[in-house]
Amino acid sequence: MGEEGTKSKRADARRNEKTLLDAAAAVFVTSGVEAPVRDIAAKAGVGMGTIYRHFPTRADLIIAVYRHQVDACAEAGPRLLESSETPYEALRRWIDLFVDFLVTKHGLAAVLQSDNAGFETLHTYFLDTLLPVCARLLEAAAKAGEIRSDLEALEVMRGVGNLCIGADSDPRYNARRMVGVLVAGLKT
Amino acid sequence: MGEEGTKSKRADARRNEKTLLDAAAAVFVTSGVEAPVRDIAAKAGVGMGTIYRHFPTRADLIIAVYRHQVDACAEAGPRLLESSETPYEALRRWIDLFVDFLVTKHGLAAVLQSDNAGFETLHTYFLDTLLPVCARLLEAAAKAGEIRSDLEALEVMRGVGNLCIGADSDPRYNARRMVGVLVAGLKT
DNA sequence: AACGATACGGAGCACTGTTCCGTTTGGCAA
DNA sequence: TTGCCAAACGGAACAGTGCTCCGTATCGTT
Repeated sequence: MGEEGTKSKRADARRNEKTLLDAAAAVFVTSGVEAPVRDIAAKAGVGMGTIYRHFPTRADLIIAVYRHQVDACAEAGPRLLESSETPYEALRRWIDLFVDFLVTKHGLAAVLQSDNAGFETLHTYFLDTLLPVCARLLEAAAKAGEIRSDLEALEVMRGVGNLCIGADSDPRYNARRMVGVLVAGLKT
Repeated sequence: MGEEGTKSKRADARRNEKTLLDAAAAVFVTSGVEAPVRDIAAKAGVGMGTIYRHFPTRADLIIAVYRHQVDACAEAGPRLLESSETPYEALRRWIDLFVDFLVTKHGLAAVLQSDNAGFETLHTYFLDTLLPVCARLLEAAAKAGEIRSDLEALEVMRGVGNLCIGADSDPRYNARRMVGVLVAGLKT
C-alpha cells in the first residue's frame, strides 16, 4: 500500500529507477510507448540489464510511468458523480478525462489492446484500476434511466480505448468526436 | 482493369502466386495476418525471395488475399441503399457487413490502423475502396435527416474499424455490440 | 540442343527483445 | 578505516523476424 521508493534498496538502485522513469517518460513522448528498450537505456545512461532488472516487462515500465495519472483518473470518478447534474453527465465527463489521457500518450491505446504477449499486465492494470469506476458510473446512469442497462463496463472501456487508437497519427481522425458519438449512443 | 492472372508471366511464376495466396490465406486464419513471412513461405513450400518478388510488402499480400471480399463489401453499398427501408437502415446493414468481415480476420483490424511503416498501402486500399461507399450512405442518411451531418466518412470508418480491434482475442468484448452503440449514436 | 531471360531459394544483414554472467559498487561489520 | 559480499550494473550474446541480394535452376524460344 505504501510507496515503493522507500524500500530497502541500495542507493544507486533507487537513483537508477528514478532516472529510468524520467528517461522512459521522455522517450515515450517523442517516440511513443513502443520505443526500443535500448533507446530508453541509452537516454538514461544505463545498460540493458539495469532496465530489465527494474522493469521485467515493458508493461511494468509503462505502468510505472503513468500510474499517477491513471490513479488520478480513477479517483475523479466518484467526485464527478457527486458534482455533476446527472449520472450521465458524470459518465460523459469521466470518459472525456480518460480519452484526454489516452490520446496524449503516443501509441498507448494501441498497446493497451494489443494481443502481443507481455502486455497483458498493462491491460490488467488499467482494467483493475478503472473498470470499477466505470462500472459504478454506468450503473448510476442506468439506474437513473439515462442509458441502456445491457452494457458491460468492460465493453465500454474497451470501446472507448479502441476509438483512441491512432488518434495522434492521423489529423483527419478525431477520436474525441467518435467517442462522443459512442457515448451518445449509450442513451436510452 | 482486367485480371492480373493472364499476364505474360512464366508458368511457374503464376503457379507460385496462386500457391502463395492459398498458403497466406490458410496461415492468416490460424496465426493472424501478422504471421511471420517465413511461415507463409514454408507453408507454400517456396523460399523467402519468391514471396517478396510476388508481394513486395506484407500489405500487398493481405490485399491480394482479401481483395474479393473487400470489393464485394463495396459493391453491396449501393444495393443496400436501394433495397432498404431508409438510408439509415442501409448504413446500419452495410456497417454490419464490414464488421462481419473485419472480426473474422484475425488481427486485420489492428494492422489496418497500425502506424507501423509498410501498412499505409493497406490502409489506403481499404479507404480508397470503401470510403466513397460509406460517404454515399452517410450523405443519404444525413439528407434524410436521420443522422447528424457533421461527420466525415473517414471518421466513421476508422471508428468502426477501431472498435473491431481485438474482437477475436477477448470473448468478453463484443465488437458488434459496441459498433451498434456507435451507429445508434449517429442518429439525430 | 542451346541460350538468354525469368524466377527461385535461402544465406545473410539489420534491428529489436531478452537473458546471462563477469565486473563493479554500496553499505555494513570488525 | 578497512574488508567483505550481496546487490546492482553493463553489455555481449542469443533468438526471432523483416527484408535483400545474388548464385543457381527453370522456362520457353530459336
